[in-house]
Amino acid sequence: MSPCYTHAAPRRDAGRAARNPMRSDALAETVVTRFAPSPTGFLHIGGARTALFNWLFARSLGGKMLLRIEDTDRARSTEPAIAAILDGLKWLGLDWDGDAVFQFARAARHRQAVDEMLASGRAYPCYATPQELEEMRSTAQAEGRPPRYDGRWRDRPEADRPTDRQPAIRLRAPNEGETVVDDLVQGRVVIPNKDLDDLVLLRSDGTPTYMLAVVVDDHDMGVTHVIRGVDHLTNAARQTQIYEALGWAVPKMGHIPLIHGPDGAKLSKRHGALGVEAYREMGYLPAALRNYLARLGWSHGDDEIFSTEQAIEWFDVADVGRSAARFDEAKLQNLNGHYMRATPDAELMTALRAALPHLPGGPQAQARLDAAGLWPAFESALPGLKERAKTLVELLDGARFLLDERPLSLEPAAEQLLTPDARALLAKLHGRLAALPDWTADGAEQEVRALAEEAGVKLGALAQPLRAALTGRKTSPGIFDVLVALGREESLARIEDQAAAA
RNA sequence: GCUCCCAUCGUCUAGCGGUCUAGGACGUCGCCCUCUCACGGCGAAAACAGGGGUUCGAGUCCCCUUGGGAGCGCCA
Repeated sequence: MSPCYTHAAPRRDAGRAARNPMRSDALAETVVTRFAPSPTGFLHIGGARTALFNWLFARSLGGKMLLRIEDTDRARSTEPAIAAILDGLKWLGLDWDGDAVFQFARAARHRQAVDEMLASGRAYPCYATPQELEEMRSTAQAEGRPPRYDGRWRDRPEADRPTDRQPAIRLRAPNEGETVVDDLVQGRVVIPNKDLDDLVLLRSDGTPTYMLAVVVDDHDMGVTHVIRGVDHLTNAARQTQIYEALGWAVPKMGHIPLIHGPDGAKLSKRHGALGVEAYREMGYLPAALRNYLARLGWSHGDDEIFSTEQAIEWFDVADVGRSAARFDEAKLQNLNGHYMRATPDAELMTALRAALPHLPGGPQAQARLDAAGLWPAFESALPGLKERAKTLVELLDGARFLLDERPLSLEPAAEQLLTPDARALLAKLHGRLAALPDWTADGAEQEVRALAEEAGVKLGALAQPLRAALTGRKTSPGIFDVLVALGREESLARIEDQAAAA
């Protein structure tokens, strides 16, 4: 361990040191990270980013990322939550090495570690009742002291131990000095030991606490790097004490900043603390979300859009910033738009089919597409559609003209386009288009332009009414592409629906 | 209350003592392109929280203030 760093410098050194070696020499023990969500809800967007960073870090160093489900809170852990988390990770494209470890199943091992500490005197039984603890807290609060356990059973002789109840087991934490966390992201963080009390390792019912379980599991799983949210920073100090009591090496730790809502406040359900599945439902592409999340708090110079491969190549925890970032959906949308446009049609089509069951109105759209055999039409319209959509939801919305059946209901704005003059023009256009030998965008364009010229109107004066007739809206992909996607018969029929009777 | 962390345009950020009259991206506002909407192109407005130091020189280092955040459970 380096003795004393300045604040800023060590982060980079730590990152560098961790970065290169592995490919070459022995210094390079394989990096093992882990993502350890507690299954009390869906995969939160912040958790997803934590998973991403762990994943990028491990992959960038040729290491492994493990998955551990922290299900020791039996009351709040649920099967659906576990499923949602695994599903969320898979959707985001984050895979893990080996099988997921379930923490609760390891309770016996956790107890065994406590026995060791009991035997070495690094832990002791505490018989304080919940009421006593509550009193301790309230009097401490009243006297303006931090609410902490006062250590009343720390040095009590065995003879004093009551026999009518089971004790909790507490760590005999050092009273003096300080505990140092050499954090990969936060730098050197020093916590005075007097502010850390004797935490509970084993509850009086014999079940292990989170603090204990995390240490034992990380150790047993061979975790070399713990990357998690800063909300665990104080825990890092407490856990360090447990590692020391157990005589184990402390893994490297990196505490990444939290994500805040758009208003700068803590992320909550009201503003953006959504599960990743919500982003799937909003029509975001996993690759875009990955890119966005990676860019939130981490940077590689001015690079904004990069592939996952590049992120893996570039990622370094040392480059993760220390301040919290706000979640900006407008930027995510823009980024997603980039990905939509950049995704080859066939691939986008696959992505859409996969997402359809999750999109609002998706199942119905799917049914209609299947029933009416409209998939080819959809594919034909896709290039024009994806250009205009920031999300798959918008893509689907843009394709509504394909799904809708005659007679079309017109939006008010479209209705306004269809003036008597316009309808008369449409009637003429109908005749011309009907006479077209081949139904192509170029052929249609020629006819439309020619008619506009003959009528002495600008192209828009004809194209817009045509759009209204064809799509029921005033905006759509290029109108000649729409004509092609709809096909001759349907197009002509829709035009006739709106044309002035001859 | 106590402990710890953070602080560059509205937002995400570049910046690791001189190249900063502070760069990029999103968003916003103009203009161009144009059959609409997008895309794209060009351009504009927009930031080093405040105050003290250190230094020949500070956005960059130190301290204080202010403002945010996190943690302080027999929850995880």
